[in-house]
Amino acid sequence: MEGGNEYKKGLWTVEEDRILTDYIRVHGKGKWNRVNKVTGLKRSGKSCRLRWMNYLSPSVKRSDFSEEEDDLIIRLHNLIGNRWSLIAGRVPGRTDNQVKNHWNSHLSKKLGVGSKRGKTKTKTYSDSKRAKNNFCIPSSESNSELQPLPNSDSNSNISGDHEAAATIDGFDEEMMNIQNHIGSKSEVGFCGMSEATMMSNDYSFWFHNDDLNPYSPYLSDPTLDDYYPFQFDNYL
DNA sequence: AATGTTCTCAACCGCAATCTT
DNA sequence: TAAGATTGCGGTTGAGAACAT
Repeated sequence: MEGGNEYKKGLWTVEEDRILTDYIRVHGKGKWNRVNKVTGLKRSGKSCRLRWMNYLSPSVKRSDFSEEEDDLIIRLHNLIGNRWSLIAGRVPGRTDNQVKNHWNSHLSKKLGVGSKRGKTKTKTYSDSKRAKNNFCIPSSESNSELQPLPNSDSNSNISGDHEAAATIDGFDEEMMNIQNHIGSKSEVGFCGMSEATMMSNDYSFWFHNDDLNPYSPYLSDPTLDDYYPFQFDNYL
């Protein structure tokens, strides 16, 4: 039970981060609502989970987004829209929140998609703000927990070679080609997925990196590539 | 230098799905 | 099976740094 005003809100301090990190080191992830009971931390379980998942976890990449990442996000967004968690699952080391923020503050403008919150201004964000205010900066930039997408997986046709992938400019045309190609499969929807599957939470189709996929173990379950290896990842 | 504006990002909120008892 | 607890998601907000005047 998470009562109303017994929990602190707002930015996390270095000390709070340390407490949460220590807790997870001992007890592991999950059971977020136990954190405040065990540690006395005045944060809700929800807040603890968010802090860990989006910031403290060593698998979270803190560096600026690369051109390749931008490209990947744009393609995925074209495919599936604002499914930030799904998109993040395809961008190693990035969280749904990061992807969402990056899209809203950079990519949507880059693509000329209207933003409801003002005009473009290029700025590289640093941790200076947090440092200045004694809020936490991750102790490590390490991504040691990260594993690359299994591009070399023989079952997968994911192309790590972006040269082989579609260009952004040609995306629409190529999407038409895909849809024309699979259109003859009248019983299936986009990318060979049934409407039911697309609208369901069976996300196993979308992931390869099991570390980033809380829903399904790709090693044992079929992936999208197993069904339509050429129709999806060639365009990522 | 002071003040106002813009922008980015972390964090919150509400809701739905899933899990546990 | 039902009800409560927990988790996860996408939309949104607000603090404060960066920039403009």
